[in-house]
Amino acid sequence: MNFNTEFVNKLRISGLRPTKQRIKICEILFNREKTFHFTINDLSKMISEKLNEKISLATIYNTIHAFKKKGYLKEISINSDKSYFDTNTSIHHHFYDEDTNQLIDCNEDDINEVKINNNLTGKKINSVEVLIKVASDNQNQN
Amino acid sequence: MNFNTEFVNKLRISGLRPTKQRIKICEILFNREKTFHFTINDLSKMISEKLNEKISLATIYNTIHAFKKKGYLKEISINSDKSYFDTNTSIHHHFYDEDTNQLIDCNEDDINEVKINNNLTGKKINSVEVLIKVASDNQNQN
DNA sequence: ATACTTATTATAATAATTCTAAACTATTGA
DNA sequence: TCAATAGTTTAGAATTATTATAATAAGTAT
Repeated sequence: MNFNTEFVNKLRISGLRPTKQRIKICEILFNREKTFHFTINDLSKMISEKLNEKISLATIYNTIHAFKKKGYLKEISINSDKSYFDTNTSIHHHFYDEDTNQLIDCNEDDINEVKINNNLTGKKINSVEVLIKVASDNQNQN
Repeated sequence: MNFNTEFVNKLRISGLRPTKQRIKICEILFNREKTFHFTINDLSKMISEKLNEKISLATIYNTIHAFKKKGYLKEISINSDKSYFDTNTSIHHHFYDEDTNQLIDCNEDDINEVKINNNLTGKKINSVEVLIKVASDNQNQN
């Protein structure tokens, strides 16, 4: 069986040409059970480890941004040194482990519903993100 | 009346030497009624506009980080291209206007209380931040 | 004042990201 | 099928935000 067909079709449907590079990146990102959180650097490393061919950094950036634009990825704002991306594009929130720099999905029962009263005239809400920063419970308070 | 005395004392109490540069930055940041949201670049521009003397970028970064460490500023995570700082260090949340790149404080009645059920063993919650991204209500969707 | 410690500065270094322009590849339609 | 075209990839340069360095300057305690 050929996994690629699925991604080829999805890419084509989205108006993105199914190139070798995009298909490879799809396989890495979307052939998995669980949500995947990654930085461009993470992804870049995985590509060079798992693939024989290389994909240039510029292409990785282009592809990730194209996927984000099409709604297949969400970008998560953490401390402003890096961008994190999330294959789970549904509305959900995150824990961020400051010790390990890892993002963890927040389940529905981890947080109550966040309701916003939008008073800003002429503005609509595009997203609501909750970020819960956690760290080890030891007393090493910096 | 000499505004400086106040900041000189506060700096000294915090274990920070009250230097000319730090006092100037205090005046810009804390001599105001309302919360102030800014980037390093914003602040840097304000300094060169309002002051005769210049303060080097490195000093601005050092000072802002020192103030943050002492709890006089909060850092806010937006899209990862820039760091935003906030003179309001209480627990509160933000609207971010994607048209103007401006942060707006969320009042208590704009949002319900966010309650977290922390299941992560050995981890304690350091912060909970809600960021509500808004944009103009026109149909210019990108 | 003197010695000591800490801060400031210009500059270089780093890191993430975007830009550029040439080479390449998928698609279209004759 | 094959050339024309439109979209992609690529290496490398450029940009931007931020941090590091190491010399100079300025507070502070004695």
